[in-house]
Amino acid sequence: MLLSKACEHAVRATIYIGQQSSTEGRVSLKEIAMEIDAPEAFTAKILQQLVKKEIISSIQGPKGGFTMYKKSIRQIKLIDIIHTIDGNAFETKCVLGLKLCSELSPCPVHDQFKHIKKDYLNMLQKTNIQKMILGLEDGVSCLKI
Amino acid sequence: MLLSKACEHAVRATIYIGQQSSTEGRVSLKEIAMEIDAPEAFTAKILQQLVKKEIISSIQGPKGGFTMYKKSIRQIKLIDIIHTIDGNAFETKCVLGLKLCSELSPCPVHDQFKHIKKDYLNMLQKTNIQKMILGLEDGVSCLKI
DNA sequence: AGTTAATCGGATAATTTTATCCGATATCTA
DNA sequence: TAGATATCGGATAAAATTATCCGATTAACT
Repeated sequence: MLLSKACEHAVRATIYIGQQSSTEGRVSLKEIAMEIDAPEAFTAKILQQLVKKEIISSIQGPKGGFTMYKKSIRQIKLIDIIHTIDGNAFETKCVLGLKLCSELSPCPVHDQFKHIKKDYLNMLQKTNIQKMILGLEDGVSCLKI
Repeated sequence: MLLSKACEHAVRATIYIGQQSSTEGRVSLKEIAMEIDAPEAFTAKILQQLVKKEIISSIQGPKGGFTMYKKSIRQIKLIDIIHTIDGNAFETKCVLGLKLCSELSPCPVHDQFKHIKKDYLNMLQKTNIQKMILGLEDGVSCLKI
């Protein structure tokens, strides 16, 4: 699988928070978990990591919740969420698990995966939250089902 | 990560068995595990699955071991190993974990991942064992370090 | 036929990932 | 200032993945 389950939740949550921040205001953990159909407590842990990395921001107390700055909605990319939750193993680790794998000392599938990984990474680095929100606003895409 | 650890072992093992089959004869579990630097008992379990799917073949008893038919070395593709060990989740499951995700009802990153996944799948379907052996023979690539 | 050396296959253990629980902390409202 | 309601953060539990163990089975060799 490309993303861990935690990272799937993280991306869906960030998209939801981003969308709600641009129309409504802050949203509560309960609402987020409900709207992205993810377990509440697990989602809480994931959101904490995103807050620490300043991808989203949180407000404590009653009427608290999570929100996302307009600037972040433009600037935060898919790769930032993935780095926060899953780390950078995709970019650094050999596909076949070899300790040493590089252009000079490649694994047997290095060349085949090179282009795929480059295109994938490129897409992750270009896709911002704003872009992912677009389909939601139109009612074309969905976060729940 | 793209492949599970079990699948990484499976691909490395299959490449090694394929290479040895085309030069030497059959190889033992012990030798395979050593040469691909994977735990022996875990490798055994993985090889069993590959045997059941007829990707490799096994001979019991003393002087037994694992081997691969010349025909298989040409015909078996990366995708076959992945299907055996990791299943077809990559092709069927939504990147964001949505139960329903298709052209008509896409998730917010469906379009972005569409091309990546298509290219990736295409490569997996084209890359056969023979191709992956090539670099090994030349001493360019390696399975161990 | 008996011994030895190999894989097979089912049970079990260790580790990682996913998920939950609950007291501590912050902050809004009355 | 007291009470209610939200996130924070550390501990714990459940599930999945990774890994091991060991007796059963198979087959070569003496």
